[in-house]
Amino acid sequence: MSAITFTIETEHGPGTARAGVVHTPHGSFQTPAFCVVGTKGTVKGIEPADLKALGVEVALANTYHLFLQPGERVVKEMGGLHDFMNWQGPLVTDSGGFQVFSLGAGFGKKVSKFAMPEAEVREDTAPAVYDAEIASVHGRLAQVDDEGVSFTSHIDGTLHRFTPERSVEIQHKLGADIFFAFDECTSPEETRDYQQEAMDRTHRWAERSLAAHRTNLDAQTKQAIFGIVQGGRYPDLRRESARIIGEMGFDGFGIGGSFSKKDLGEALSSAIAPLPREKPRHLLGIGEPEDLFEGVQHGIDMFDCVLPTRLGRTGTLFTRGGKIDIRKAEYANDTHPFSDIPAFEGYTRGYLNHLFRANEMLGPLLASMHNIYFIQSLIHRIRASVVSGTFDDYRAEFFAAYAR
RNA sequence: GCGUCGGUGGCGGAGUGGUCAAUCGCACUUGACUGUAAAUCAAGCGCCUUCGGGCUUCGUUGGUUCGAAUCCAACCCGGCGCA
Repeated sequence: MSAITFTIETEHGPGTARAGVVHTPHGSFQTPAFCVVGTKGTVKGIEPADLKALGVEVALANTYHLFLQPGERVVKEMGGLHDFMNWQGPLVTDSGGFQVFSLGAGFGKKVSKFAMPEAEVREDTAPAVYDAEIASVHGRLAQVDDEGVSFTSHIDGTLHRFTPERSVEIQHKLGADIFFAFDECTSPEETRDYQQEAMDRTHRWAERSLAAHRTNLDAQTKQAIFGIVQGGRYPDLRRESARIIGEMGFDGFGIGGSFSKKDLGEALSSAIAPLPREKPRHLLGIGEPEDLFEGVQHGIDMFDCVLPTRLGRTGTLFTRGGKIDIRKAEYANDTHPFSDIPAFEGYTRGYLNHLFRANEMLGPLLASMHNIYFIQSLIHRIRASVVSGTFDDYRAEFFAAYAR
């Protein structure tokens, strides 16, 4: 029924750390897994072969970005996203829901009353609900209504519209092994009333996404669909969201939203408890080392995060002692190797410092690779500790050295 | 030697009587980055500060003026042209 299978290898009880394997049409990956992010069909600066060498098993790309450029039709004609980006391993696509948040939706209560009747909701070319005046006043590119989201392209300003059905259609064309239902990601700043409203909307969108997926039998044999749990920082809403999404028959689940650090643990336990144990859980967009431990502890199976590449590209390296900014003057004459990657043995911190200061492209690339390797090694060790029952010990050992 | 143009904060380079401690870029310092509008962005960058402000700066010295980086004179230094 599902295009993927999830095998749990180790699990000590509900809502606790577990280890397993996800099998997809493009190979399998071990869980807990860290998906490296390649938003536009490329992990910025890194070749797929290098990703493999760094320990990457699964990558995540973005529907919103690929829809805008080059367009899902091009990707499909080029053989689907795997062939297009020359990555033959497991692939995940995010639905574009997060862009609704990051491009500035959430102020759209005002526009929800302008919601279009379903019959009039057209494809991306019919952004009928979009109110450019409101958007420009708020400096925002996207507006939510009950049917979907209207937005202007950040690339060329053209107007588009996503609905759950449209997002699924695009993701079918992209062809990732796992894709997410279209959701609304809210800001933790929003009121409880709005969190509830957005959550209810996300649930309706989840039903519609699932229904749209069920109409495409071919896609169902090749792609799995994950539903997304929302609810902001309110444990009762999280539980309700997880219960409702959990009963819908998705192949797995994403836990979405943007929460403050201190809410993470509670949000996770509320969101995970009601979910069916046998299906994988993906914590969306999370990736600091402390968050990986926190997620795994509560039973998260998958993560994705831009942090290794973004931080690497901008000069911050993960190290056993914590993060360091390699551009700082103090590293200019540092003869220590900057990375544990065996193939990088001859590269010193001083050299990397120079590459960044001189604005040489090799700097961001080496740093990105290092950070990917660091996080992949970390998640592999975490997994090993779960399997051997020494998770708590490993966590303590890690943070004895790592400064948060 | 004569003529001419020019000497501004680490560098480049604005500014040609008050709104100038002096636009801007670079360099430098610090900070941020969690489903990537990010190889990006923000702040600082003469000295002191009880953060109100105070003090010393625009080659040097002297002058004009209520007031000068801006006008005048001499000198020092540099480019170019002519000898």
